[in-house]
Amino acid sequence: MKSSLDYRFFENVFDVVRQIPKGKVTSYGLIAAYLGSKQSSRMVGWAMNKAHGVQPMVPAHRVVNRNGLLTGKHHFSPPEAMQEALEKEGIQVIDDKIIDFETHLWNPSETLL
DNA sequence: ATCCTGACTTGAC
DNA sequence: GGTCAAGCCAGGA
Repeated sequence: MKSSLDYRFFENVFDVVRQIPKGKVTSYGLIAAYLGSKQSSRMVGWAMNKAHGVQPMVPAHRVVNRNGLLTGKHHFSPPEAMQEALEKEGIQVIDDKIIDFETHLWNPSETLL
């Protein structure tokens, strides 16, 4: 039986992502940095992969890479859903990239501390 | 136990 | 300023 402690990494990631305010976005690196290892940004994205079908639903569409590019949109179903969700929250997305990314950027290290 | 993969990031050329 | 390669942690085969 895998306890929460065994998946604390994923739970941490999910928890942070779920705390992302509507209309805001963040990057894998920031989440990873908040967890303690900015180098493990890959783990964050990988956790998102497992977040597919997890409840409560994880707003993975609010998580993009540090360039504000919707790198993970291809993992959505359909991929366009990610961009639509962002636009629905008031975020402009052109060519799979977020406009004014820094403006919508939400830093967990500064908000959650 | 070993090797490979993965929704990233940063540094170097 | 764009492209290539290396680093990183954790899980699956």
